[in-house]
Amino acid sequence: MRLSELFFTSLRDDPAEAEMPSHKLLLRAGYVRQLGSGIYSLLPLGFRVSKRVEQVIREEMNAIGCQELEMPVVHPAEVWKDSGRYFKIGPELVRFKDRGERDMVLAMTHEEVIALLLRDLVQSYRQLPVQLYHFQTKFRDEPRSRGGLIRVREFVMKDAYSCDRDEAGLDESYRKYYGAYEKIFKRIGLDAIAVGADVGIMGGSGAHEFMVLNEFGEDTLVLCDACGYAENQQIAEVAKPSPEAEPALPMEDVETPDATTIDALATFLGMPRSKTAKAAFFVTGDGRFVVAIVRGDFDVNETKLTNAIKAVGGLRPAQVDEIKARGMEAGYGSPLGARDAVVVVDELVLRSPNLVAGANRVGWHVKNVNVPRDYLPDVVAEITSAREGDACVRCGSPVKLRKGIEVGNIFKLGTDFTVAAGATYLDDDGERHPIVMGSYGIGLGRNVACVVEAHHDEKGIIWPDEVAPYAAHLVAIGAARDPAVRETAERLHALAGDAGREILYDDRDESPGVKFTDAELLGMPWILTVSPRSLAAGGIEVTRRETGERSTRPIAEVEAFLGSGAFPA
RNA sequence: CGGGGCGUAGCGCAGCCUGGUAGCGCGCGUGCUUUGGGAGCACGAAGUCGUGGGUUCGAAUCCCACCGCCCCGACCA
Repeated sequence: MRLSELFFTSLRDDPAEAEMPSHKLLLRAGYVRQLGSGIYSLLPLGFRVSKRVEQVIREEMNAIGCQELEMPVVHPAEVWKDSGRYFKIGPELVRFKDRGERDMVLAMTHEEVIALLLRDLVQSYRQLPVQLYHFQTKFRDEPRSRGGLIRVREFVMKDAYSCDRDEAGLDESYRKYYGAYEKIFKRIGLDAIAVGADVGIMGGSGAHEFMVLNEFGEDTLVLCDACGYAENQQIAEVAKPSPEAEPALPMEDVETPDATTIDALATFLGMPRSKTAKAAFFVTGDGRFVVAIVRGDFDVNETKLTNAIKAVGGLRPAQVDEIKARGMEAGYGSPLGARDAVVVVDELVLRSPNLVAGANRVGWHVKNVNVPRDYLPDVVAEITSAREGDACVRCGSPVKLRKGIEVGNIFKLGTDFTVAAGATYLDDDGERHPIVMGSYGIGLGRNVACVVEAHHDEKGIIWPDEVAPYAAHLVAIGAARDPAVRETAERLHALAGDAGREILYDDRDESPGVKFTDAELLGMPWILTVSPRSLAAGGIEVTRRETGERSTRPIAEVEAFLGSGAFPA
């Protein structure tokens, strides 16, 4: 591909809207262009990278016996109504009517369609297990897109579905995908770690998220270097401290002006935060009011809280007037005197004597509150988030917290979708059973961005060989005044094309500085420089982008490389 | 949706406070020179100042409304 003909332009300055290195570089190097919030075009270079990532995924899916198909982007809403998701999912599911006033949706994933296909096509246990996948555009009207390609609204995802006779079969399938994912991420140059994850609203019996560590990550991971424990903070558990036993003292009001936060309260009273109780107020999707109590030195974990009370439709923070209406006071809140509220208390609070809690009066707290002596919890559960340095539940070593980006997930779905769709099979004993499903997703664009996050320097992108849009970037210097340079460059370019290994060829009439700078920005793994100087030195200057190692190789060697793809050691 | 910021040429920005004929750098076009690290000179093209309304003799500038984008929080590949 001649750079003079490539539909691309490089930018000298960082676009103002970009924060993450991958976003800046993909924009500057002409790989992507933004159309709207969370909506991007992949330009020819970006499209080639995406296709290469796709091909790696395809190969590894095929290798575990997964069959590629393609399912529609637009679904009749009935499909989603029948599974119940039409009603469970909020505005991120785009709904519209077609010309016949029929309700339609833009697909976010394809569990429903798979279940319907299974219903129609699978009758017997002999047809199971089966693995299916496709690459398809998803649209999710996210509340907020961010980070360039990291969180977008429209994106191509590889989603795969395992279909098994029973849980044991699902476990077996799940292991295959787990292994395939490890290979995929390794091949495209990502250090992904699998962490245990929340199973979310669809239920299911287990899930892992494959995460790459990144400071811009949206998830927090709880990691233990000592034993390898790795979980999403949403579900991670730690060994909580054991409070010293104290006799329960009588409650006592204490005036605490302006102590609306735990920090202010602890400072004002001159006691550790661990001697206080924190109240957080939520409303569930179906309208229940929830007050969650944790010790002041911990934070409420909304995922755990959601699961503890099986909150339908999730949780949202409560409004001040909603809190007041239940007899409580924001900033000075506690279940003391609360009404019409589901009281959820962290188990550690139950073990911690004589805590300071809100008096539900502005400017006042109550000392020596003991549960359940002073108020009765509706639910006692473990509802706090793991903290940096807390003791690993498995080995007791201090855990660390890291930010991560989810590059893929695997999920034991179970039978919810197949039961809803009536997708059953007849077993060898003549019994009818629902098919057991798993789902396995990888977002293409996000992975491309994560590869850039992991492989770049101050000059630009450094593509791993496996996903580079072109294997090499051929730079001709001084071609205008030295016919030998032009001829050599043209010949190498043509030769690569003939061998089916197209390379990027900078044939532009630009200064050497511009060409080198662009070559480094665009990030092909090999940079081949042809110039009067290199020819005089006996050939082509070959630079490995990743290391900057540079050597002059005989032309024949470069020709061999363009044919085979690998330089002799 | 709450909070913060921003919308002026392809990109980065100034101008706005204190209204008076829209500017800078890069990029782009043409010509000449230059050619191993973002070249020089000359000439040139390019902007509904996000949109609509209002105030005013006059609005990029002041006021109102709306739209869009980015960042921080509630969601997920």
